[in-house]
Amino acid sequence: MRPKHTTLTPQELEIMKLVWQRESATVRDIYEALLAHRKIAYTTVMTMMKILETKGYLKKRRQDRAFVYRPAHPKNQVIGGMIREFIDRVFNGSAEPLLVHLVKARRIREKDLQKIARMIEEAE
Amino acid sequence: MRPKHTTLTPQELEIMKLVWQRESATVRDIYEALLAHRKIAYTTVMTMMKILETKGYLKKRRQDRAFVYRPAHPKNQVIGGMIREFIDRVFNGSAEPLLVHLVKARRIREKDLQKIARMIEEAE
DNA sequence: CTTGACATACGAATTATTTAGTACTATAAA
DNA sequence: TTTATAGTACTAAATAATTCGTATGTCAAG
Repeated sequence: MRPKHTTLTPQELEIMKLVWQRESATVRDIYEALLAHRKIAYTTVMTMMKILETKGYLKKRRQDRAFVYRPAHPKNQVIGGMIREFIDRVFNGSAEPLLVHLVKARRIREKDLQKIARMIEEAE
Repeated sequence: MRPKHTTLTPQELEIMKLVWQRESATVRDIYEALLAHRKIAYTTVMTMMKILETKGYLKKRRQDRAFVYRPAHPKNQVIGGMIREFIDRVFNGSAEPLLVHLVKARRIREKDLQKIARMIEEAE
């Protein structure tokens, strides 16, 4: 069976976004980036990154004294999993209602929709 | 300021879906519906529905001995809030990347995209 | 009237998530 | 060599989410 597909919690995601941006990062890098937005302790970040490692989202390598972390999976893949989980949970697995919602609520304009439709056409 | 926009937790959502389906429901109604899928205690359902009431998602009225619950807000509105929260959290607020993802991952086919594009055109 | 069925109220245990403190180690500067 | 610094390991507290037990009340059947 599949590894139970744990999806990223909000704080985990926040950190993963920063690591993906950087391609690789130390605890200190992420700590400083987070600190720019809110009060947080260094060890908190360390704990989270350790959790992300045990969950299989990050890989670490020691470099000098500190660990350097890298994403274990590409962003697209992980985000894709989160979208799938959301659609399962909220729409019982079908994506159309989500799309309809996006458009009706003007979160996406008709123009963009067609732009993407064209994009797909051309890609095929 | 706005009421802090608490979004529905997974279990809360599961219950709300059932209430929306029914338009109104007792704890027993929901308990039985949930029980069909998994083991759960009557009082667990009661607690959850009480929470949903204090959070403002359900309204209750006593009818005979039991409470009858009704949705306090239409499904579309609440689901809309969840979508917004998801897009904020995962895509920093912009919906386009989500759409692109849906299409690239074939969660939505080009045909449906255009169907919806037409739908919008006609509606305007 | 007593009892069983069914409801709510209240309290609390369990698990998941988030946060951070303290102890210890190694390097580099003084 | 002593000491300050920057790192990890380990532990645990705080909060949020989920679950359910026990006490209690009310109604209806016997």
